[in-house]
Amino acid sequence: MGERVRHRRSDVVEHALSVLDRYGLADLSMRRLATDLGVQPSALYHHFASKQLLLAAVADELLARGRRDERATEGEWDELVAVVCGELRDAMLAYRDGAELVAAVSAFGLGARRPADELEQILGAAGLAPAGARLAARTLLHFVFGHVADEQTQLQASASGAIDGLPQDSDFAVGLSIVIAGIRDLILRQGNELPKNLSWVMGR
Amino acid sequence: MGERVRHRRSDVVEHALSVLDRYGLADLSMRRLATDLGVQPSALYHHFASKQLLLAAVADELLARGRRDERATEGEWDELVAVVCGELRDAMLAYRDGAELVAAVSAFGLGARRPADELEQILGAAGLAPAGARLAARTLLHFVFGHVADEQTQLQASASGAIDGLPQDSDFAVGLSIVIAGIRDLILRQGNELPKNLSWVMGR
DNA sequence: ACCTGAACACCGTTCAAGT
DNA sequence: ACCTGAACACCGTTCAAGT
Repeated sequence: MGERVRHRRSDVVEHALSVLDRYGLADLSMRRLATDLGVQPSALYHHFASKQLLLAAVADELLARGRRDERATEGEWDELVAVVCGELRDAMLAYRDGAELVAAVSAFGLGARRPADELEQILGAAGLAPAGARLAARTLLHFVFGHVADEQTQLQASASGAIDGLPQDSDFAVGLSIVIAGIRDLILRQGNELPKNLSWVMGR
Repeated sequence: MGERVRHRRSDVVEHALSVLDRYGLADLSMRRLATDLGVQPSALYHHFASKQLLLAAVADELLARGRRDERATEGEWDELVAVVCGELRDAMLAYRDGAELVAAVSAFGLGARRPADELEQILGAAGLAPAGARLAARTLLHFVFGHVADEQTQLQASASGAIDGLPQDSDFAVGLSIVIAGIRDLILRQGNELPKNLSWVMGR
C-alpha cells in the first residue's frame, strides 16, 4: 500500500465487463467493483453519475467489441438485417448475462442505439415509411433481445448440471426468418391498402 | 395494538399488486411489503420461500385478472393468436410495470406458462410441427413483452411531463401483424422445403 | 399456522474534505 | 482530476423461539 490507485473511466468499464462475465449481472455492484479496484465506492461517482449510466457504458463497450468493423453495405435488405441481428446476438452471447444487460439498459432508453438506427435505415431504404421502419426495427430488436436472453438463461441452467441448453443457431435463424418474412409482407402491403379494420388483430 | 396481524398468502399477493401499481416494481421490496402489512420481514417467508416466488405469484395473479373467462375457441388461427396476445397486453398494461414484472418472472422460467401453452396449441392446430409451434409462440411472446415494456416505459416518461407517450393500439396491431404474417409464411413453407442454407440469415 | 426478534451480509448514493 | 471517510437509508434471507 501507499501507492495511490487512480483509474480512468475505461479501467472501470473494463473491470466491470470482467466481473459481468465471471460472476453475472447480479454480482455487478458498485461496492464490489470499488473493492476490486482498491477504491472507495464513492470514487466511482467521479466517473459515472449513477449505476445506470455505468451499466450503459458497459453495454456500449460490449456491443462495440462485438462489431465487425467492415461490413457489407450493399445487398438485399433482408440479408443486411440478418447480418446486423446476427452480430448483435454474437456480441451479447460473448458475455455472461449480455442480453439481460443490453435489454435492461435499452429499456431505460440508453443503449443499443447503434443497431436500432442501422436497422431503421436499412428498412427505410427497403421501402418502408419512417414510422413503419421504426416499428419494424423495434420488433426485430424485441425478438433478438428476448431470444438471446432465453438462450443465455438456458445456457446457465445447463452449466448447473441441467440438460439440453446449448444455443441453437438454427432456432435463432428460424425465429429471425419469421420476423423478416413478416416485414417483407408489410413492405408489399404498404402503399396499397393498409388493413382498414385492425380491430380483429386486437381481439375485441 | 395488541391485535395479532395474521395474513394469508392471498392477502400478501393482493397488497403486492397494489404496491406495484402505486409505486412500481423498484419499490416492491419484502421489507416494504412487511411494514405495510404490520408484520416482520421474516413473516413473509412463511408464505413464500423467496422474493422471486412471491413475484411469480403476483405475476400469475395479474395475468389471471386480465383473463376474459369465456373466449372463442373456434376461428382462424391468426385471429385466435391476436386475441391471446391482445389479452396478455391488456393484462400487463392494467398495472404499472406489469410487462417488466411478467418478463422478469418468465425469464427465470416461472410465469406466463398459460399464454405460452395456449399459443403453442393454437399454432400446432394451425399446422406447425411441435418445434416450430414452440418457437413461433416464443417469438410472439418476445414481441408482446418487449413492445408492452416499451409502451409502459414511455407511459411513465410522459407521466413525468415528457411528451407523446400514450400507448398506440395501432402500433401494437401492426407489430403483431408483422409476426403473424411471418408465421403464416412459415406455415406455408414448412413440409415443402425448409431453406437449405440458413447461413445467410446468420450473417457469416 | 403464522409470527417475532435479532442478526448476517450486503446495497446505491451523497457530501465535505483531502492531494 | 481523482480519491477518502463517514454517513444515510435501505436491501434479501436465516433461524431459533414464541403462540
